[in-house]
Amino acid sequence: MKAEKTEPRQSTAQRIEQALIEEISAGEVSPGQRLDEVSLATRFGASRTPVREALSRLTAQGVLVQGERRGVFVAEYSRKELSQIFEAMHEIEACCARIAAQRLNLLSRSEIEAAQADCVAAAEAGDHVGYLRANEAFHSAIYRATGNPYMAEIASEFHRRTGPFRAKKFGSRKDLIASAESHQALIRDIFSEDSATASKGMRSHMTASFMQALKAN
Amino acid sequence: MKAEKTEPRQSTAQRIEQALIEEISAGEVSPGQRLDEVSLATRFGASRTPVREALSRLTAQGVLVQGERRGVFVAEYSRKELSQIFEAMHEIEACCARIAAQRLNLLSRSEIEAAQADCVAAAEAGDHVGYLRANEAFHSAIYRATGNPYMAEIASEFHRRTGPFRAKKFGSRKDLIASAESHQALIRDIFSEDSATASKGMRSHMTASFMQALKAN
DNA sequence: ACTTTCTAAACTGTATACAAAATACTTTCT
DNA sequence: AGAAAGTATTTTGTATACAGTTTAGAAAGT
Repeated sequence: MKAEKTEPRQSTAQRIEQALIEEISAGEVSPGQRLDEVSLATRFGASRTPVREALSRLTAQGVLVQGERRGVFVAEYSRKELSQIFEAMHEIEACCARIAAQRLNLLSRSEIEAAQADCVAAAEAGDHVGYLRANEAFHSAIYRATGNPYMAEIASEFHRRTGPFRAKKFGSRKDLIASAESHQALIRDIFSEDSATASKGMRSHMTASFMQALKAN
Repeated sequence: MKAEKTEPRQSTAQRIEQALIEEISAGEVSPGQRLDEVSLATRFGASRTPVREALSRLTAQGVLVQGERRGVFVAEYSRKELSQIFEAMHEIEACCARIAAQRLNLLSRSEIEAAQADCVAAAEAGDHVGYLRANEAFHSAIYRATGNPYMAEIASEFHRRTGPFRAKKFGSRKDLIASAESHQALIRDIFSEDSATASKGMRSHMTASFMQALKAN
C-alpha cells in the first residue's frame, strides 16, 4: 500500500472535540450535565480557547446544546423528543439499508462482515466499550455501502447523537450478545440485495433498538 | 399573543455566521473561494476571534470545508459529488413529504399556502433575492409540517448546503415563475394526504430541480 | 421568617500578542 | 536556465487579559 500524504497534526481543539464526542456517545456524561470550559481546559492541559472551539463545534453539530443564557449541556430529551429523533433516524437508516442493498460489492460485503465479526468478538468477551465501538463500526460499514458519503454522514450523525441513549441498553454481556445476533438478521436482509427487504429489515432493527433504549432509560 | 422571553443578544460570532450562511446559500460566494479570517474581521469590524468561531462552526456543519493544511473554502463539488448530495437530499425530502402528508393540520396547511403566496409574489416581481428567501421558507414550511424537528433540521441543512448550486437556476424572472408554478403541483400532492403521492411528487420536484441546477452550473 | 437589595464570584465573548507552520518570493549555486 | 537554499510574509492555533453579563450568596429591611 502506498503511503498516504502526511496528515496534518491534529490541533488541540480537534483532539478535545474527538474526546468529547466519544465520551458523550458512550453515555459517560449524563444528559443535562453542564460542560464547564474552565475545568475542561484544566483537564486537557490547554487554555479556554481550544475548549471553546470544540464546544462550539459540538453545538453546531447538535451533539451539545447551548443554554438559554449560558452554559453548554449534553442534550437532554423528553420521551417525545427522543421518539422524534428515533423516528428521523429510523427513516435515514431505512434509506441507507435500501440503497446499500442496491449497491453491494465485494468490498462493502467484506467490511460489513468484518465489522460484525468484531461485534461478535466484543460481545462474547463482555467488553462494553469495545462493543460500542464495534457496533458503531458495523453501522458505519452499512452507511459506507450506500456509496454516498452524504447519506453516510447524516446517518452517522444520528447514530452519534443517539449514542448516549442506546448505550444504556447494553447493560450485560447477554444484552451485547443479543444485539450482535440481531445484526445477523439485518445482514441477511441487506445481503438479499432486495431494496424492500433491506428497508423492512432495518425498520424492524430500529424499532427493536428504540424499544430497548426506552426500557433502559 | 403573549410576549416571548427576552431573547439573548446575538453575539458577534453568531451574527457573522448568519451573514455568511445567507451569502453562501445565495451563491454570492463562488465554490472553491477561500474565506480569509483577516479580511472578514475587517469587514465585520471585529477581531479574528469571532470570525474564527463562525468559520469553525460552518465547517462543523459542512457548509464550508477546511483546506488540507490551511484555509477555509466554500465547498466545491464535482458533478459526481453534487449528484450524491442531491441524491441524499432527494431521499430526505421524499421522507419529509411523505410524513408531512400524513400529519397535515390547519396550521401547517396555512403556513405552506402562505409561503407559496410569498413565492408567487417574489417571482412575479422578478425579485431574485426575495425569491430565494421565499423558496427557503416554502420548503421550511413543508419540513415543519412533518411535526418532527429533527427531520426538519436535516432537510434544512441539505437545503442550505445546496443553496449555491440551486440559486444558479433562477437566472430570470421566467425561471422564478416556473419554479413557483412547480410548487403548486407539489402542494397538491402533499395536500392529497396520501403518502405515496406526496413522496412521488417530491421526487419529481427534486429530480427537476437537480436537472435544472446541472444545466445552470 | 421571608423578601429585597447589594456585592462578589463565575461565566461569556472578544481583542490582542505570541509562536509555530506554511507559503511565497528572492538570492545563490550549478 | 533551472534547482536549491535562504528570507520574508502570511496563516493558523493558542494563551492571556479585559470588560460585560449573569448568577449566587450575603446583608439589610419588613
